[in-house]
Amino acid sequence: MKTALNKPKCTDKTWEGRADCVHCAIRNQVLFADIPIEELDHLVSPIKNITYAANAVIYHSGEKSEAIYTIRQGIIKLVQYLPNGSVRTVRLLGQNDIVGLEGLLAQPYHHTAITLQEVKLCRIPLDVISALEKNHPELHRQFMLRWQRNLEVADQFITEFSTGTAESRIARLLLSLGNPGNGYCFNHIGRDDIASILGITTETASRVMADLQRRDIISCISGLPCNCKPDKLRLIADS
Amino acid sequence: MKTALNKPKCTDKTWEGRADCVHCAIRNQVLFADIPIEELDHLVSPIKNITYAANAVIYHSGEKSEAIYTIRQGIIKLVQYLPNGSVRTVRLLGQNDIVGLEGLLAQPYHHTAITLQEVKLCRIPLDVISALEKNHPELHRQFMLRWQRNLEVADQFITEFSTGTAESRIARLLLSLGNPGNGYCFNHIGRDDIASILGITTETASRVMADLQRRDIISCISGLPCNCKPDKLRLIADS
DNA sequence: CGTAAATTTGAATGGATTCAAACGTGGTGG
DNA sequence: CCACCACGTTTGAATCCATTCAAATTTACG
Repeated sequence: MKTALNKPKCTDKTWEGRADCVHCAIRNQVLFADIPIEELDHLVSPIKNITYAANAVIYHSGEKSEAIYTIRQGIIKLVQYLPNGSVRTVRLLGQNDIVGLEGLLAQPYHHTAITLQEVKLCRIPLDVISALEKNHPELHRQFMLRWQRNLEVADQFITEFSTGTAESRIARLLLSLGNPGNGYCFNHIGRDDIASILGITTETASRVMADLQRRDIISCISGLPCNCKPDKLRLIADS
Repeated sequence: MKTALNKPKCTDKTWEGRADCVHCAIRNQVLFADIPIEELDHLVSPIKNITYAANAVIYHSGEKSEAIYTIRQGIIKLVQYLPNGSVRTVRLLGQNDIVGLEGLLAQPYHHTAITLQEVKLCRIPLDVISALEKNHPELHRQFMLRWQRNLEVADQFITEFSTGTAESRIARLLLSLGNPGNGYCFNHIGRDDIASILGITTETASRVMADLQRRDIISCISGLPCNCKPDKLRLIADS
């Protein structure tokens, strides 16, 4: 749950983490605009680079919004609580995604944002946005792109993660979590996380995962990313 | 499936349908800005007011986007087709909602948009938007509001329409379709529409609906809106 | 090393699906 | 005006799948 604050920012060319900022909405606009570097640095200085541990809460549902967050590394889940007390994960967001967009409309946060793994993100206070967008209306296009991206993830949750048998849903989730550049291997994910993403019970999630391992379709060694056979998963996903 | 084109536009003060435009993103911006009325009329003239019959297709998934649509009356469903051939409804949108927002980002439509009932809407070509947004960056805020609204509906589909028993889901759907100002009465909806919204089969949708009528929780007479007991539906929804 | 947490497994139950058939209703043509 | 067809809806029975509740097992961590 503990968090660490880092000094380096995206305007600092010597910062090694800067490569991750290539797709950042703010930086793209900022660097492409003709703002004097001093002013820029001044504007961006309230932006904090933060590292969260796994299972850390970034903000709570209903809380007054004071910042938006761009994810530099790791995966964040947005969860909502139902009237009957159960929780449902409505979105998984990763690198270059923005969480807390509703803050741009001065609305309280609609979800509770929780990290799945260790997560590095940039916290951008809403006043920084207001200041920037005055002189840079092009920034809006970036926000629309991220909003659209959020919508697409939501659609994925409906069509892929809430439709079909538990086995199909899990196969689709694992493929979606997997790294295409590395045989679709994916990081360990808790059984109750799987359950709240797919709208099934923890026991069912466990049964299916255990079964996939027995059938040698996935293989997980503690601590390491899980390997899988993507073609077999694809077959199960589309059945 | 046939459609009718109407001449009247939101800049025409004598048009009786104009009252519906009070919340229109375009008109709000337009009327609050200091554009000469001639220029305004010229800009808005490509906007067509269209009436679609029930079950009419407004656009297809994958199609190049050329317009966005604001709904003046009626309900539209956005559906996606899964690899295995089945369809899933991912959104229901109604009055003052915008469909086809992805067009603003020059992306092809991501869904097929189909009317549930007779629908009246305004078709706004994308060039009209480009022309307007040049001088009126405030328009972006309106788009963000509609984007956010789309997201909230998507979240509703995940938490309310894809979670719990078939009976709970149907109760939540009927309450959501109902008119709060009129005892939550709702218009007739096909059993397979219910099925594709809730991710259940047509037979299950029919069974539950028939059962609710037998238990006198809803009562539907052909052609007329259905009456219901909202408190009993609420009880079922939250169980 | 020992305890708490996460995962796995079992058996019984309940709910949704599948496939099939029957029913009702609106519309068309004889 | 009636017969008939098409389509949406309803119902039944068997099967399948996920849930529930309980217990055993493994893993993580102080």
